[in-house]
Amino acid sequence: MTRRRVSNPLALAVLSCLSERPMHPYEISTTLRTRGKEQSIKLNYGSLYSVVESLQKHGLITSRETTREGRRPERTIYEITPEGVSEFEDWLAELLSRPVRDFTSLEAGLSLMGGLPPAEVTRLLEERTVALRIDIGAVESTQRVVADLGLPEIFAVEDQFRLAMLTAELRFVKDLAERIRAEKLGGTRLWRRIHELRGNGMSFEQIMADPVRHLGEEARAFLDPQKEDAPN
Amino acid sequence: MTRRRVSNPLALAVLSCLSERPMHPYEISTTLRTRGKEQSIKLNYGSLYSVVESLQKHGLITSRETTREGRRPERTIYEITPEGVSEFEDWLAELLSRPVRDFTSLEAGLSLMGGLPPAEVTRLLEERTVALRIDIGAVESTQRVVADLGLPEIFAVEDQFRLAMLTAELRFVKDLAERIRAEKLGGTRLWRRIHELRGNGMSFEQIMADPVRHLGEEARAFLDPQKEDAPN
DNA sequence: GTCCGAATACTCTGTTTCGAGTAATCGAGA
DNA sequence: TCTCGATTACTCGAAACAGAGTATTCGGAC
Repeated sequence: MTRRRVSNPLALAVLSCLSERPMHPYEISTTLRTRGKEQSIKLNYGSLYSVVESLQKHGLITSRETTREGRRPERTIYEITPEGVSEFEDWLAELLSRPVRDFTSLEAGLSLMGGLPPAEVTRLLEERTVALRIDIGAVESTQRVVADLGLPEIFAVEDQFRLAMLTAELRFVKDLAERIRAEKLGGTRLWRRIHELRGNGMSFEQIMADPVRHLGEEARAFLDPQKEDAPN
Repeated sequence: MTRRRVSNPLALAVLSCLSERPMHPYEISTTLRTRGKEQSIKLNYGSLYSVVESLQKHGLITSRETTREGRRPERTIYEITPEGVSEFEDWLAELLSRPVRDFTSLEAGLSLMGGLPPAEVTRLLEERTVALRIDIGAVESTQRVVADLGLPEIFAVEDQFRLAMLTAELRFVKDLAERIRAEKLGGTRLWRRIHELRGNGMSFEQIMADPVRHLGEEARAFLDPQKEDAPN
């Protein structure tokens, strides 16, 4: 059992919409879209309909009526139940108050970056800073649009958050690229040397069989405890 | 077709391990675990075995031999293919150089926070700051351990990144809680008023039927363009 | 009037993912 | 020597997800 009966965040968005008024699924999707929530919560049709069904199965929403206009497909209108309301509030409270491990793609990349040579990693990170500046510019301009229209800030807090995160990421990435380039990041020399040797046809296993010989004194950290220790 | 034949980041981690030397799946899992990569890349057995199978199906790895010791289950040892190597390098390069939209849970929460009254949101966010400080302390102490053991920094860049992100999040959350509390966040009064009215039994629809009347002049933004506009 | 593209409102099917379950072996302590 | 919990090494079925596909209708241009 995964803590929540329905765990997809899209379900929370559905509950949020239905706590305003009853709607049919497609209307939920357009509502979320026009409010820009699909920027913050992944929305696709397949998931939407199965999430709605699952919410119904668990008694968090109920179908109120099924109408059809002309020969259009049927629209089933759903409304939230009292249990749905408390699930919504409880879930939202948890999301806001409890940090959880989100696996971001950059973190995955950084944790394996040893697989590429340092010179290439700096180049790639610098490429990233360019893209990040563009993304930041885009978020800033939507912020400006919101301000100009006189819309209250609360409707765009998630963008303010995104902006804060993107800015922090840019700062980190820029700094990291510089540290690698200047060999100020501990272990960079080792890292470069390993890739040079592999480029000359030596295998990782051969290098690690006698690291100090192939990589120099710096590599002594590799054999201290009991031979094998954290390469990548 | 989803860009990559196998899209789970765990597959990248598998390729990373196998580009050092051939291993069997369980060994991959323990390797990733002892190196602390499961902090950055979600690892569970079910996914591991299906990802390995899928990598094999696409020719990125091949099974080299199947051994069995005593009556233990068989162990199939896999090795990476040349196509696997280039997929690994290409994928890693993409991860490092191209920002992608990761949907974080806090962003989802913030985008729907209008569903709870402002006073509660500030309380929850302040609760979060406490938890964040603890998380930050934990990462800092692992960083210190790495430094004390004399291990090169590269083996823990992902933690440095995590630290940067957590710190930025803390700053943002702390500031946001203060802004709401001080009503410096545009729209806070409106937001509180809506929850007061709903607490007195008025429905969201009734409020929105004549927002200016129920909420005051500030609510004029709600009806300007064509009646309906971004509530939550 | 009609043609075409956009919008409406889903449905369907093949993957992926999850995580509990299983079954054997090893090692430390009683 | 026996036992019991940890470790090794996976397997399996149910649930969730993705996103292409379908069928209808609407509105504007020509």
